[in-house]
Amino acid sequence: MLKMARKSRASGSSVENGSMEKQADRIVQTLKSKKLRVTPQRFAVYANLLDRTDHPTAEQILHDLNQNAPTSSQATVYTSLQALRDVGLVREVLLEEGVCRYDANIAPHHHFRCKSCGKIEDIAWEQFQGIDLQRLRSGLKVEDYELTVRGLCDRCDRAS
Amino acid sequence: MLKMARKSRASGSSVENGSMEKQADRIVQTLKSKKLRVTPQRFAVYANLLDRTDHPTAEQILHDLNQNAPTSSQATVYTSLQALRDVGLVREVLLEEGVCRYDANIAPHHHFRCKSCGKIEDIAWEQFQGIDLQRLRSGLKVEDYELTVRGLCDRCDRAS
DNA sequence: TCTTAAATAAGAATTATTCTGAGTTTATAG
DNA sequence: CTATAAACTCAGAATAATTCTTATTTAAGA
Repeated sequence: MLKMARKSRASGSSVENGSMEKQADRIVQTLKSKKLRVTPQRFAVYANLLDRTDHPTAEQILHDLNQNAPTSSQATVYTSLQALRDVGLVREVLLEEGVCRYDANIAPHHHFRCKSCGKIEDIAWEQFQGIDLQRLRSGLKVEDYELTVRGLCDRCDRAS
Repeated sequence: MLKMARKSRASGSSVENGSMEKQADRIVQTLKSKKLRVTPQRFAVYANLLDRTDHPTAEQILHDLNQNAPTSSQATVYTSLQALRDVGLVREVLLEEGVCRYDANIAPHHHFRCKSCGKIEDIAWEQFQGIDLQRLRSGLKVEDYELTVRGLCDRCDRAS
């Protein structure tokens, strides 16, 4: 139905089609390196996630992709996200009840969530060097950890 | 339908009914101090949560309460948990997709979750003194924060 | 180009949670 | 006490997020 996503994505931004092509190739290579078949839908989901920093839900990604023309089904967005998660290209972020958000930034980092507007913001890993996991009680084998900070973002803090 | 929960809970453990009574009174006082009406169902939900450290889901609590005789409906467990959360007596713990777990330990602490068996364990707050929230970028007003640690618990680590 | 394992789509199914509306219980004032 | 209103409970319907099912399509290697 769809031609390769890398072709169908060429429009949109008016400048830098050259670098967009390069970015598309990078994505293709990344997917292949993880032994994932490069399908238009999977490509689109990953490209969309790489393109934003707002930790969208599956539903938001779906809506975004189908904005102009239908390109992907609900089920496919979910399975694409699962596949990308399984190979470690995206990670799930659990900050609210009920929904699962996704993040293509897999470098270790922490999260801040505004209690008022719900906005999520990354916090650089280096800001919390003090954490010393050696002090964990013996027996637990730590694989990763993450700090969740809640409060008010600047905008909501000013408004209140 | 039920007589006051503090009465109907008296059986069960064979020892220390005296101290159970005291515990029940404490719960009643706690609820009253938060201006919550002390109903058998609400009492039971809170008592159940205080009695365990495994961060159950709403469904698990419901099942537990209705084990012998039906004492509470699904909807009521949910609204009880909401009420308790709203006054700060329990907190939600979000460590997995899809479900919301509850914790009556409201003292600040962190969480460990075993990636293999899903077991959740508390981590004492003092174990991570190093965290310095002053270093957060200005503008964000921090209200609380929590560390989520993932890995293997001793049991699963040994098994693997 | 052929082949085929892997991926997609549409809709049904499942799961967790919330809502609705009617009937109960409880605190409190009279 | 008794009346009253507000708060609470319940069963079942409704909603929302996600997964499953099955037939069809497709990417990519031989």
